[in-house]
Amino acid sequence: MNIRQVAKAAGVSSATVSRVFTRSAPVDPQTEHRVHKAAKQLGYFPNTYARILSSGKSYTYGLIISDITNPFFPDLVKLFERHALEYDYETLVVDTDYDLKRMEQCVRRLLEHKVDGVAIMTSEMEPKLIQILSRRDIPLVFLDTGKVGRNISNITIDYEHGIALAIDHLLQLGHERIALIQGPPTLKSAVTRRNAFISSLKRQNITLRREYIRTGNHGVDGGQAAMNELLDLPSPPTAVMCSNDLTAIGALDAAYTRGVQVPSELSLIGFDDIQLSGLMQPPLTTIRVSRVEIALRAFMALYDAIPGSRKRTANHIIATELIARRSTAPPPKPSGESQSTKHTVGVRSAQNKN
Amino acid sequence: MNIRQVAKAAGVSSATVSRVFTRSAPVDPQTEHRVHKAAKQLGYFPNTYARILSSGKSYTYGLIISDITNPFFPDLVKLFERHALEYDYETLVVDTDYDLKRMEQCVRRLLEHKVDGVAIMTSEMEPKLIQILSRRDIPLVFLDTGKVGRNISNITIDYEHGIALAIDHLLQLGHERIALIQGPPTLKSAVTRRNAFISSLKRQNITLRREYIRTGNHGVDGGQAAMNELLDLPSPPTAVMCSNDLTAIGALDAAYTRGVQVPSELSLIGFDDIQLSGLMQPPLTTIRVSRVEIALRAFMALYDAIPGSRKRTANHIIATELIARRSTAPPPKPSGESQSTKHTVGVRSAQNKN
DNA sequence: CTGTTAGCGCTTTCAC
DNA sequence: GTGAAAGCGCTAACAG
Repeated sequence: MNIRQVAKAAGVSSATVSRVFTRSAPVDPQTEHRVHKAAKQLGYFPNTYARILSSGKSYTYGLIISDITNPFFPDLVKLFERHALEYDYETLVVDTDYDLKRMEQCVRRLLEHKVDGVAIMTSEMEPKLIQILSRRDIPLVFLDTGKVGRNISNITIDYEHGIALAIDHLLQLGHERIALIQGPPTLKSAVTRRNAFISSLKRQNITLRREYIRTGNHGVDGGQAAMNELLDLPSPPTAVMCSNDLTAIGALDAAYTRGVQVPSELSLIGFDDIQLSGLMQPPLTTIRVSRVEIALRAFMALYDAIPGSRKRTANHIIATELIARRSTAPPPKPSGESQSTKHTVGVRSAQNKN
Repeated sequence: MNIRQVAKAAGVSSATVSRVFTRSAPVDPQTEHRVHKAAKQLGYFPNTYARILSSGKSYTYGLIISDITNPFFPDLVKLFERHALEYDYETLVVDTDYDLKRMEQCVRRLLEHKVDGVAIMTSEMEPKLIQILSRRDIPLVFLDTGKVGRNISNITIDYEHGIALAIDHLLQLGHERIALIQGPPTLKSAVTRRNAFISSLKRQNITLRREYIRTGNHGVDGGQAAMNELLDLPSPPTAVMCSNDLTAIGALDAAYTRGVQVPSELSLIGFDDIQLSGLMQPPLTTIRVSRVEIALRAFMALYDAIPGSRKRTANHIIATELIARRSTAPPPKPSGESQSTKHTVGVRSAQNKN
């Protein structure tokens, strides 16, 4: 079943059939109708590959993520694909597995598929590969790691604001011994969060102890390990800000395992607001970064881009918001011993449903 | 950059270059080397679409899932893709969103992409669509919902065994008041589990009360609702078997919300062993069905299939195993009074590490 | 082992 | 508004 058979059946040329299906040129309503009828009758639909081959446009976007198994991504993928489908684009999703070597293969695959644009949603990144893409005038959009330029848009998450929100929340609850489990120092986004944490504390005149900054890996195991280190401290923190939710989940697990009650003895706050977080016991207080927004911006950045141009290239800022659930509460009352605390905040406002 | 330029640069014909890249026919090592050199120098790689168009094979498999956002699937997708990539196949993943109407569009998309085979991993299914696929001699493999036949393989999960394992576990702990939160009665796999539950109990001479069977939706909310119904019963169960892990997570949440301690007052057991389950508090006891195995069998079923033939078509059985974690424990000691008081159990034995 | 050649099914000038 | 015809880049006989 091909375009010519339809053409014959409708008594027109294949060019006309093509025009009908691609809407690339006006066609007489009469003939259009005949074509549609013939097509339906024959059960015809265009061959994607032939179409791509001859048009030179693949109508597909590459979507590079770290790992579909990381709960941050499925949402994003699904949302992105939804937009793409709406505009008749396909999405080719590739996992880097957090590995820059594999990223190279990914880019290669995308190139083979002649993608019309690439959204790079990983937190790690390889400048060399960007060049490869960029040199071919393929529109690019980064999550957080790119610089706006020719063909390149970027989506910036307002980490600073998010972290400030979190710290304020903790401060209002009365915490002073606040620790951080940071992400891998190799990730720009993790460093940004770390810096925001430090400056937030400074701004509020809270002294930050060196030993209160630990390093995780943005995974559950890293959170567990770091939390254990924190709990081993002679004077452990009463609240811990985690670089992402997975880290917080690991921290929660470590606390639980050691019999430390969250939130009555220890407050925990995450970042991202993955679905899972709301299901933990207790549900995690976290900073939400809207995947809905990211997906939309990312798609639109590609769709609006004009290949080989600096026009229509932009930096988009994604807001962050505090989702107060039940993993945060006022710090435990001082037990009379040395570590005296000042604030006494009785109301566990964050425990209210919201 | 195309095959001809490489051919020219290497001083051979395009057919030879093609042979080198597809390994479709032996080529003199000398010339092969020259071709590779030329290709590398020119930065050449084959155009997927041209290749597909002329060969008539797309080297892509369709993978139909319900929802990438359901934690059961990302694993499966990733594993399947890994195998596919290894054999130089692409995977086109499509979500039905549990909707048979959308499934039709999915199949259409797969058809447009001329997939060489389709793995249907959804629990719902639409016979009409199967026909469409099957009539075109596209090899198919189902998870649990198919009948082996021409072009059709099936993967059967040994639910009976899994459920029996779960029930035995509960029985050994001393439970007698065992309830079930079943999945949607429209899903074959849910019904199978329900039946297995009933017959397991019968085999062990445990009386099953009618009100102990509740219906969820294989999602968290359904689990919550059903658990609440169960807890409202005058004589609530001491253990609940859930049709899948998401249901169990909902049940856990409901229990927690109402102050019912798991596992000291209530044992919960899930099904699937999604990653999340190990991270809950307490970590969920569950029946694991190996996604690793499913992905491998599914891919191989397609890869080994001979289009248009009944040969190499098979039913594969996937074993299930009990993963005993900490959401199950002996039932609370009867407190002497009939129904009136809630059980008072001091020791949270299951909280010990194991 | 290698070259020649005819398409794969569609889009896209370029005429009319 | 429509048709003719030239490819898009590759594969697959078929010769040699």
